[in-house]
Parts: sequence; C-alpha cells; structure tokens
Amino acid sequence: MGVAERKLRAKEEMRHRILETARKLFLEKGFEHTSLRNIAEAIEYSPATIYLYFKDKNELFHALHIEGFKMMLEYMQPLTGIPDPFERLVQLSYTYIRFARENPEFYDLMFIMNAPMDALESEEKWAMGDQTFGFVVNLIEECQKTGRFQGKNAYQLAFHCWASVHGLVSLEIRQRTRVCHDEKMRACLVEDSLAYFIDAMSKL
Amino acid sequence: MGVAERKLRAKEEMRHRILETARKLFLEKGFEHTSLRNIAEAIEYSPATIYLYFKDKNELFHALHIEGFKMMLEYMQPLTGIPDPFERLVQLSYTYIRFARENPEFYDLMFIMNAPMDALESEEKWAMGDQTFGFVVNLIEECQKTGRFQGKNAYQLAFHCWASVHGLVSLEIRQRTRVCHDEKMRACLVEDSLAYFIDAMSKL
DNA sequence: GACTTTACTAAACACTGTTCAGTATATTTG
DNA sequence: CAAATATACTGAACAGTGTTTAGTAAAGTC
Repeated sequence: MGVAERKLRAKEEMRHRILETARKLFLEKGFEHTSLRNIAEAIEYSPATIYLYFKDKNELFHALHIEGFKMMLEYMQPLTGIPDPFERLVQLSYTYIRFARENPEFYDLMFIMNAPMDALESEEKWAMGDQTFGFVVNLIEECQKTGRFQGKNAYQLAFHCWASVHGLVSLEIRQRTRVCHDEKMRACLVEDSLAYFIDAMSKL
Repeated sequence: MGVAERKLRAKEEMRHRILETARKLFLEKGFEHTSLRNIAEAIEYSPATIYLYFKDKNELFHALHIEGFKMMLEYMQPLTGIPDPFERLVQLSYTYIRFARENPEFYDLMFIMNAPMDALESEEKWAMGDQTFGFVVNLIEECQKTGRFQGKNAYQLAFHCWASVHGLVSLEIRQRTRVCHDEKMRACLVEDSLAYFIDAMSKL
C-alpha cells in the first residue's frame, strides 16, 4: 500500500510549499501586503487550492507563528553553554532583541499582531509560546538556586523580564522611537534602556 | 460676507461629524472591523463624501490618533497637583495603564498599530506625541532637581519609563498574558511587574 | 436670468478572503 | 479491461474592502 503513503507525502510537500512561499512573500512585502492570491500565483495554483491545505488565512498565519517560535528557540540554543544563569539571562535579553531586529516580521506576527490570536482558543496551540516562556521561567529558577531573586515568584519575574524587553523592541519595530529627534541618541535608546533593566535585575 | 463663514463652519461641522461617527464605530467594533462604508452609512452619506473631508483612511486614523493624545493628556492633568515629582512619576505609570485599559482601542491606535504611522512623515504631525513624551521628560528633570537620577539623560530615562510600562500594557492588550495559565496570578501580572519597575526606579 | 462654484453621489476599479459547483485525472472495484 | 469512485484542482462567483471619477443638482455670484 505505497500509494496512500505517497499521496500523504505529496500532500505534506504541497503544504510545505505553500508555507515556504507564504513566508517568503510575508518577509518580502510584509504581512499586510501579502494576499492569498499573491501566494497562489507564486506557487502557480488557484487561490482555492490553498483552502485544501489550510482552513483559512489565520491557520496559515498560525503555522508561521509556530515557525517563528522554532526560529527563536534556535537563537536561544547557544545560550545553554553559558554557565552562570544570570549571565545567561542577560545574554537572553540581547538575543531576544537581536531576534526581533533580524526578523521583525516574525516578531510582529508572534508578539504584536492580533490576527493569529483569534484562532488560538484551543489550549494545545499555545505549546510553542509556553515552551519559550518556560525557557525564561527555568532561567529565573536557576538564578534563584544561586541565591538571586529570593522570595520572588519565578513566573511573575519571567513576565517582568519579557515585558521589559518587549516594550523596547515593540516600540522600535512600530517606529515609536521617533519621538526622540536626536538621531545619535535614538540609535542607542534601546541598548541604554536595556542596560537600566539589567542593572535593576542585578540589584533585585 | 457671512456666507463664506457659514460654509466654513458647515464644512468643519461635517468633518467633526465624520470623526465622531468613526470614533464611535471604532470603539464599538474595533478598527479592523470598521470600514469607510460603515461610517458613510452611519452618517447617511455616500462613501465618496468622506474623501472630501479626509485625504484617505489613514488621515481619518491620524485625526483619531490626535484625539487619543488629547484624551490621554486629560488623564494626566490631575497629576500636576501632586507635589513630589517622583510620586507624580509613579502615579503617571498607574494613570498610563488605566488609560490603556479604559481605552484599549485608542491605545492600540496610538502605540501599537502601524497604519497611522505610514502617513506620519511630516514633522508637525508628531506634535501630540512629542507633547506627551515631553510631559515625561519634564517630570524626570524635576525629579533630578530633587536629587534623583543624577548624571542620567532625561530623554533616555523617559524612554525607559515609557518602554517599561508600554511593554506591560501592550502584552495585555494583545492577549499575550495568556502564557500564564494561573488565572489568579494573571490578574495581577501587570500590577506586580509595575511594582518591580517602580522599585527599580526608586533605587536608580 | 445666466454663469459659476460647491456639495454630493452612483458607478466603477482593483483589490481582498472565501465558497462551491464542476472537471479532469488517478485509483479502486466488478 | 471497463465502470464506478475518490482525489486534486479550478473558474467563477459572493460579499466585502479602499479609492477614483464623471456627472448632477443645488447654492451663490454677477
């Protein structure tokens, strides 16, 4: 019964091809300016075909949402080599910002846009986000083992870290750093603010 | 020549009417789900009429963008009564969060969405944002007069404050606080994180 | 009363996401 | 092998979007 398997493989391949093309177009022209018809044209199929592989545009978004988290986890991988957990936390902040800057469209999709959140009612879909957040929680807990952050809730503190760095990154991505007219200062606005945050964490 | 004046008044009134209706619909159904045709129908005019008063949808957005900042400044007004500048800064954070929670659609438009930013190439359009940001910068400078934040750049520090609070608020608005499954903890995630921030500022 | 300006609109254009009847091909069955 | 069925795909349509333009009817000016 090799036929059924071949068909299944072809089906998955097609799904993959749609996803690859979607990602390419999204990164080229941004999410707002990429339509299903654009993607369909790129893969040389009719728009209706996409609906045979994805429920709707949101499901396509969500698939990329997951891809984004996988990418981010790859960014985080090298950090496991750093022995001191607090230094690992510091480097995590830098890596997070680097990920956001190198993949602004993905960052947008993962943490700013609300479109892919609509479909995220079912629990299991949160798996990737949970895993990434869990990464931070673990890090905080390891810091606590070395005597840091005593008596603090690890989840609470992880959220605090996330929000602090996200605040910087999201303002930059959405061009709100322009309130600072001095171009030289604007260039290091995020870095300097991050330094304040890290300093505060070290004193916590 | 009262005719020209009356016409001008009527023109402004119409502009106002469109804006009021747009705001009402935006707040009712959200930005994504409000079209120019919806607005046109509500004011009982043709969609094309709106284009006689606003260059395009972005200009309409931008007008509401300004309204949002005016609202926000009103929220901030009572704070001037607080004598201690640091306490004023603390209360500013609370007020900022309250504004965001009471007017999530406006907050979205002002600080998260990128649609209205497209049109914001010309300098003068930044006036309202500048004024609000200036409010924070002044506050930091007043704190410095009482001995706080010595040797720090006021603009830099103001951005840090803004980003810290924005990080919290934007994650909440875009439903990313859901990574925390414990409902009880989720309820005070933002407040507790803000407490960390304020504590850090007091020690700076 | 004729001329011009103003305010407005119907209709179209080029898009968007989405659905569905229909078709051509591939596979299974008698 | 031929007939029946299942699969993969599409053209065309639907209902919506922002935007433009030609044309109209009323108001104001001379």
